[in-house]
Amino acid sequence: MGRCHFKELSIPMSTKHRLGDLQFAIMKILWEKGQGTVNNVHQSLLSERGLAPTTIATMLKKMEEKGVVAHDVEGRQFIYRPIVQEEDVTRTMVGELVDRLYGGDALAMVSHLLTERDFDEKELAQLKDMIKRKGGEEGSTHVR
Amino acid sequence: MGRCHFKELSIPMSTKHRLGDLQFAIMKILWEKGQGTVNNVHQSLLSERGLAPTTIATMLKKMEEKGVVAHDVEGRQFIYRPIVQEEDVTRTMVGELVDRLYGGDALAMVSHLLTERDFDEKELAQLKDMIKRKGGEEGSTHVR
DNA sequence: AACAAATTACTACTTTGGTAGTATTACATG
DNA sequence: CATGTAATACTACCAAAGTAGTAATTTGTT
Repeated sequence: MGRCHFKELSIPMSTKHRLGDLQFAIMKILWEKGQGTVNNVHQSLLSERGLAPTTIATMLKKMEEKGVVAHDVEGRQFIYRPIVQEEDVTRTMVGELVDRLYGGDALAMVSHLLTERDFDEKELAQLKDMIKRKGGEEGSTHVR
Repeated sequence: MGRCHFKELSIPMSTKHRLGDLQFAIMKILWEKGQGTVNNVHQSLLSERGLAPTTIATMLKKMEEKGVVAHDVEGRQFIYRPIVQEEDVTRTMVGELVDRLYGGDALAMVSHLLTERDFDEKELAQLKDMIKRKGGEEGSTHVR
């Protein structure tokens, strides 16, 4: 039905994976549902944020300019969908924080988490399990 | 002594613990050296960033308004010193990311780190050790 | 055809972080 | 005591994120 309106502006890749707070909240909804109209997003965020619908519309427009979402037209409304992947955004944002805070030392970040947040025994066991699993298949999987 | 405990307030508890990239870089120098003049900071950052001295001065001024640094006057120059603690800033920034990305689930963050970054055998062993130490009593050491 | 409701477009303003030129002040030294 | 210089103060941008009012448009319904 709708025609695709994806804009092809040359925007650096790195910027696309750095999202503000509201932008990230909007993306979470789009990732979860696969797509959504301004109204869908607005309704989903209304309880937590109480923003005007036009705020969401404006934000989505800016996000499209930035290249993180695109939209199709269906009838009179825009159906927005995510362009960037959740994993990419997550990886970038975590990576940047690790770089900034610990000079890229991910182990230091884990150590921080371990001492700063309180994990219970069950979680600790889960963690041990993860590490054990990781130990076996060292460097094998995960090609990007 | 009770550690600061305002966890999840909808309104950010302290904007003082959220720093931009340059601000954090400046703070790192002040934390490391204990204090510093505009010139000290400028020199320390010159190689990586190549900024004008006035840029550093302006930033430091803004940071003082924000309450993250303070200064004493010595002769004709300002000696800046950190007001906020590195651990507080780190904890806040990590905490906010964990909240945003994983809804506060620190274990999920660790899991991400574990699968996304490649730890070698030695690091995995270190990790196992940390977890083992954590299992017994609380308040153990933060290994870096 | 006309109107009401829904939806997007346009515009505008605020804050924060970043960057730096120019003006001013004060000090050290000749 | 004049003056060059080193330091801060002041001012002025820019960009990105956030917020939202108002205008314009589309469309479904009488």
